[in-house]
Amino acid sequence: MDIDISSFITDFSNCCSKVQTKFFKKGEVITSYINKRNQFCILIKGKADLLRYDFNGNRTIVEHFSNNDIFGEVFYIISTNNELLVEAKSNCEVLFFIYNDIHKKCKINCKFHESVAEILPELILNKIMDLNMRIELLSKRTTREKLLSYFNIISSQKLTKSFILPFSLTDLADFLSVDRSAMMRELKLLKDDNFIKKEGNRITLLY
Amino acid sequence: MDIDISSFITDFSNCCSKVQTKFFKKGEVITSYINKRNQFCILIKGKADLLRYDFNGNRTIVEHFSNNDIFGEVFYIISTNNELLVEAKSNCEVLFFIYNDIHKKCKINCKFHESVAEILPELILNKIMDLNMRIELLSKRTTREKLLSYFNIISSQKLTKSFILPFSLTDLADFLSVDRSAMMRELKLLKDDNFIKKEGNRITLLY
DNA sequence: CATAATAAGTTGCATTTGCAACAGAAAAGA
DNA sequence: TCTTTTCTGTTGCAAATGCAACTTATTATG
Repeated sequence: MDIDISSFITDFSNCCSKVQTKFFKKGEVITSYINKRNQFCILIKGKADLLRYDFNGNRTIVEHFSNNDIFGEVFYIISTNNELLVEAKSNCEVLFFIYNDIHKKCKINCKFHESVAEILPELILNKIMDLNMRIELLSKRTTREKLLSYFNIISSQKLTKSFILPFSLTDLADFLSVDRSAMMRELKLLKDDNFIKKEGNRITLLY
Repeated sequence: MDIDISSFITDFSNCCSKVQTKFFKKGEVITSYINKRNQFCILIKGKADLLRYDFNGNRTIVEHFSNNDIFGEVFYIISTNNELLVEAKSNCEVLFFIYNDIHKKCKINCKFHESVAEILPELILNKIMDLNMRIELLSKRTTREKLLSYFNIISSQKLTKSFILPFSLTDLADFLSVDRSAMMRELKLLKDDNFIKKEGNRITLLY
């Protein structure tokens, strides 16, 4: 994605009134999915995670967001009884608006409709690709396969076989939906079997 | 989704030339994801599955499509080395077009741009909701949780606690990414623990 | 800088899951 | 209808995974 939204998104308070930008500090909750509000968010700057906690206390990192990623309640059916919340992993700048409004061009030709609404289709397509990648990972049968698939994705994104994980190992386990200690054990086995080299959070693929 | 696309989609060969409708018989391959062709499909009628076979011979039902569901290569990054293919589970009618073209309104005011292009945002939003539901299922840690989550979803969709599974049990296992015999065992345990009643492929929730 | 908090790394043990191999039931096809 | 194929249901055993508990690094924070 080559678009830098932040360069042309500054303040929409003069045009579409329901569009607003907010800032969050690391650790703060950006939004939680409770009611059906058709809320639509764009992460302009920073890193954030969509988290789910189940009754057993297990945390799942449902999605991991960075620049230009979109999220919000509008993407979720009522369904789930588990709490979903988006938490800032670093300082974040987030654009909020209501999805319903987006397609109706406002009378005044505002910046919002000129810029953001134009690129929405591309942002949405990217989101679908992310979700499909996520499904591919989660549908792998073993921890080993999940790890190797994930490493392959990172490797092909960064165009190198050696990279620092964008997650802590604790978070990676929650992202792959596996027990952390079991994952650590499997990482060691992958090292022993010469599939990977591992120095702290740097992984090098040996194949 | 209340829209019945089939009622106004018949033949686009007179307008946008690259838009076409095709028919498939049960068991036929509708498309396979190999090259990056920006192919975009709408399932007008029938049931179809997106399947992945890994090198161990495991089959995964990545997505399960019915009326108005969308799919195609445009939603996938190059990435995966596994073969992905969409197979008709019943006789199907499918609309094919290239996603790039969709936003450029053609000069002649064709039926395609009048109808399909208009409802695309809604179809896409539905797809994202489906994918999120899928991720929620797959990220459940145990077979029991996967089964119960799945049953809850079906139950709330059909507005009844008693329903016939839209999958064979074999397919359900491939959809939840678990071993079939292990799933059968867990189903029996759920029965023994009085969580469900099970008569063949009819499930009744007892809670 | 000292201290607290979080993350990495490890291990034994219990539980869950996958695998393989069946038999019987149901569905599809000739 | 008969035959073949697919699906359901079951089980023993091996392997993978989760859980709990702990130690050692590393990173925040006053």
